[in-house]
Amino acid sequence: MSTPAAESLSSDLAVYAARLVRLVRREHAPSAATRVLSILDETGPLGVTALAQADRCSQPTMTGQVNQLVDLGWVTKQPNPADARGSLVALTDSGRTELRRIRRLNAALVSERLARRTDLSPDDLATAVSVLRAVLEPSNPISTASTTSTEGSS
Amino acid sequence: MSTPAAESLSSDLAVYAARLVRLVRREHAPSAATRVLSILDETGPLGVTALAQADRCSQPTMTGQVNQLVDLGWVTKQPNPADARGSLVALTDSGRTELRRIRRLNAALVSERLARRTDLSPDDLATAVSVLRAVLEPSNPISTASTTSTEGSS
DNA sequence: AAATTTATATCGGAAACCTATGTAAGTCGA
DNA sequence: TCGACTTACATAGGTTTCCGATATAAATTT
Repeated sequence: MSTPAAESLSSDLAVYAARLVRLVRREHAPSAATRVLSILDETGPLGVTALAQADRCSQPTMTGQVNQLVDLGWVTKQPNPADARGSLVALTDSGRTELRRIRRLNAALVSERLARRTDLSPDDLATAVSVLRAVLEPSNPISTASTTSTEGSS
Repeated sequence: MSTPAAESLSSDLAVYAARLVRLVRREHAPSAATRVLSILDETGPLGVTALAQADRCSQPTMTGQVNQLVDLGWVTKQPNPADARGSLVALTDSGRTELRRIRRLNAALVSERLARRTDLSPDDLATAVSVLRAVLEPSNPISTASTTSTEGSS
């Protein structure tokens, strides 16, 4: 009824997201590091594997990313006191500063371009973010989710 | 009060877009080829440099992408009859089929996840797409328009 | 305590980019 | 018409970002 082109729209969301990522990357920030920093900012310290799942990349990839970020001084990697196998990756002040810098640039880029469109309100931006967030919601299978039954507790 | 967190939202748009791209890539489609195919589908045949600008990548990168797509049989590259320096890259039927396949997968992924959210309507999805499209609008500087070359003599 | 699972690291390699630079074809001014 | 740009594209060489396969060590299970 009101949504004859719903499938087309669903696909467009992914296509345009890809173009936005290229725009941002080219403009000011490599996306891989930013994704990791923002995940840590949202969730607090995580192990490497949990980070990889949150970013939907492989564990070796995340190991490499974390090492880079450690070298840059944006995160620390400490042994997890509760589990000697694991580590805990946490943002440093410097990392938080960097994340703030990227966010400012992101915001400038997006808001500047949106401002030229009088037909789109700030509420529409909020809606767009909600939609993206919904699609990414962790309640959806983060791929490789083998823990089917265990849920809810702790 | 209408937009206290506007800056935050603007930045989130980019961050979540990056995560969506990773989700899609991991799920079913490498994004680089998809971007090129969808640009050609929207604009019709283009030269390599024009394609690079539309995709906001460097010209050598696009040369490589196009070569790959030619090998896959998804596009053709023919000499431009109007300009012997240039070529014209065009979708093949096979390329259109592939694009349709990817779009179906994109759509399934997005709509399936959105469907679980009763608080988000199809209209909201349309709004999200509009916002992304607005940010990407070509009326905005497509970067690399660098031929200002104000350097040079006198 | 052996077998299994879990958390990371390492290795080797592929994909997707980039900058710098070369070449050939158009354009333009004197 | 001839040089001087400019434009379109290719190639070379390198970086970033990612992957699967595999090793190791700690926790867990049987």
